[in-house]
Amino acid sequence: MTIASVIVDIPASQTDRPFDYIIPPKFVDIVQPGMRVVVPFGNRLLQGFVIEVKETTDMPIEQLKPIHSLLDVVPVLNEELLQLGRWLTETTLCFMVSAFQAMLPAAMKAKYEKDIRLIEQHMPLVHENVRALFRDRLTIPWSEVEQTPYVRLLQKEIAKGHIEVVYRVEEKGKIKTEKWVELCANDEHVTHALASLSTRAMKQKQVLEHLLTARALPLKQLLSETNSTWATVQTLIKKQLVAVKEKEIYRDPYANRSFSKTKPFVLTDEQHQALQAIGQAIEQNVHDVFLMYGVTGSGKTEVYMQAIDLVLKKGKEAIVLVPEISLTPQMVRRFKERFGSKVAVLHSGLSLGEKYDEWRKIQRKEVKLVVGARSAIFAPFENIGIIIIDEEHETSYKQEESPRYHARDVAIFRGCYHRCPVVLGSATPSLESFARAKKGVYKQVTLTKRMNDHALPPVEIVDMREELRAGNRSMFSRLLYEKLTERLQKGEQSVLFLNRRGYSSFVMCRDCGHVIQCPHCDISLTYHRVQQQLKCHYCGYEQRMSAHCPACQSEHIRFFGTGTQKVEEELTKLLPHARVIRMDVDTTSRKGAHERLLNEFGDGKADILLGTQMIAKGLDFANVTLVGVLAADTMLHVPDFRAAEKTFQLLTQVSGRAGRHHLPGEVVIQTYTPEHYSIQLAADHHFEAFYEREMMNRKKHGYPPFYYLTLITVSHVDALKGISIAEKIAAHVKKHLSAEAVVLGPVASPIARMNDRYRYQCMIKYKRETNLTTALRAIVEHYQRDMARGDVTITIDLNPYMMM
DNA sequence: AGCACGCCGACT
DNA sequence: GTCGGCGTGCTC
Repeated sequence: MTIASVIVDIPASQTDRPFDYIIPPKFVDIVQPGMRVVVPFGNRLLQGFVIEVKETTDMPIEQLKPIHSLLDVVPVLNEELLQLGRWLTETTLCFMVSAFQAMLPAAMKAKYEKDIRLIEQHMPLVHENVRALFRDRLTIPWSEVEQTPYVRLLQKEIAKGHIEVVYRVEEKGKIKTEKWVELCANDEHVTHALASLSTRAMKQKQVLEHLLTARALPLKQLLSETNSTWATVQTLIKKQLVAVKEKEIYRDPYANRSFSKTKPFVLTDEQHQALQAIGQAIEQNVHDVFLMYGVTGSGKTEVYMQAIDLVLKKGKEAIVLVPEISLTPQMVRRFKERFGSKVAVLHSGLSLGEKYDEWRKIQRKEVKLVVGARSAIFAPFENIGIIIIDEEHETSYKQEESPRYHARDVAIFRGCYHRCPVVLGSATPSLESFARAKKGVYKQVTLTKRMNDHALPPVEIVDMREELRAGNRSMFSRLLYEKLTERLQKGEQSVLFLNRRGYSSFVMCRDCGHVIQCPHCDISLTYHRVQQQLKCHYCGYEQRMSAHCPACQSEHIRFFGTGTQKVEEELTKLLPHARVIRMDVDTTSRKGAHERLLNEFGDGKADILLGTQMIAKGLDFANVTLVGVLAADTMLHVPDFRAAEKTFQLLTQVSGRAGRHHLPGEVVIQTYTPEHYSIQLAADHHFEAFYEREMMNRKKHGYPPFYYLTLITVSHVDALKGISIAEKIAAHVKKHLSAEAVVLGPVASPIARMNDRYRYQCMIKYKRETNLTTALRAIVEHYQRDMARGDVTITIDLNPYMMM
């Protein structure tokens, strides 16, 4: 008897274990670990992952059910990915299904449907309303039934056995197909048929002649080229001369784009040395982590590409991760131009189906290289020669839902498995990585020179408090205004950066100081000018902007803060002739809008590019000579121990946008805290000084990289119950950890209420705790029931990046 | 996650 | 007496 161990698609701790199924004879020899199957579970059908095929089981064999059907012919998870899944489960405390699903495109996730079917011989027995509902059909989708008042009634009929419930398991995404027409008779036969065609059958003749030269054609193309219709083809099918076949096709978002091939550039000495170090690891098949620390504009991408070349020459594959936000068309183009059709691209801008298609290209070995955001780290390659993580310090590499993995950790797991190098590149490495490089855990390669040999742009810090004192109440300092005007005169371009996070426009009453808050979350609402609405960025709550203060009825109610819209307005007042392109969530939400706006800017159709986070990276325009940061310190005041690090990284990143080519650039940073070291040192382009300074802080306060952190967040509709559970959890954790571990809290979360739920958190600081995961698992299991009921949610984040 | 099973209150 | 509430346990 062959038996399959299956992980079923229910993310709950009770079902987070293998269930055994009999492999029916027709599937024996086909079923392999890593395949998706449909299995009966209780009285319904579920998707599951086969993790093992075996001959024995601990269960009484008669209690095993057979596998219902197969979803794959070839495993979707290979041996390595199955191992990686187990590792993810252990290191992030997630459920096994969640780990497996995270490694696959969303299109492959199961969709569960339920139909009810009237059993024909019981037709006369059922209630007349039910019969009316069915009318001339035998099955009805349950979704339709739910809309009727007959749910009760139908349930009774189901109980009586007059109606049965049929479960269906489907996939979210579909494989796209195209109809192709081909000749199915031999040429002689066709020629013969052609000759005997009626003289009136002109269309048939044309189609056949066309096919004799082309052999096979997409139906659409054939019809248009011969100006015939589907009827003609149908006649030919009846005559058994042609056949129509469904052919799988890919949805290609870059279909009507051509990329001219580029050749590798000549490397600088530094780049050459970096490539040599990495190349040696590639040649010798050894796993090493390289930290490529290179100033902005030092040509890290060129080194990546030449290293990838080495890997491809060995017949191996490569993964390149870039932060979602910098996965711009510019970046993609560079890779497409160098590697042509060998590249698959994976990013959030693609549709479900497009991502699925890119994934299948990888699985079928039709591409050798994938460039993508975080989840591309799970690309199902089997012979990886290098993994590159660009902008390694970016926090978007950490997934904020379960499985809460960090792509860097996954990369290192896969690098070990494939015995290949992992390259972490950044101009501002994370403290964690830089510390490891200093300790020699990672190998450091350094690029100190910019490719164009220009020095980094000079940075001027403007104290906005001074501006205020001098009577300038606008959000543009006199210096920035002056420099913007200058660029306009010279016909050069400027980039203005506004950090929207934590500085979105909130609404406050000038008389009583009342700030309009979300009724469900402890957070102020954000003003959206276009729709004249106030929105909550956490729960989606919306309300109309009111004309009076809800607290004191005053009419002096205004929005504060600086959204990009507001900046744009002020900018057009200040510089009426400047052509401005604004890039933020509002203007780039439509597909392709991002690229269109950038192209316009690149073509010189605007003088100023104004934007948020999304313009901080990857932009490379020759004519940009001024970068302005409107409010450098907005990030500094968030309750996060990485606030200074993030500020430093962002300022460095943004500054790097200026003077990338022949024209020299300069940077203006506006701030209310000019004395802060992260701003000062970013202006000096002094990463290492920042590193030393920040490490002292981290050491003093017991934060990474000196300590590990785990964050436990408890949320409950009832504040008292929430805190009480959080206290119990803290006590439990304390009891099971060593004396060296520090358990802080519980305290109210920085966002104390979200979606009408009160939130408390506990922070654990530790160096080495062998019992940690066991103790944490016990918590999840203990509260499983309450979590399932939705009373309480407990999230455990090992190595958190979001402290809220 | 669903769903069955089982035990108590309020209705035909 | 039965219908239906939701607490508890199980799903190979």
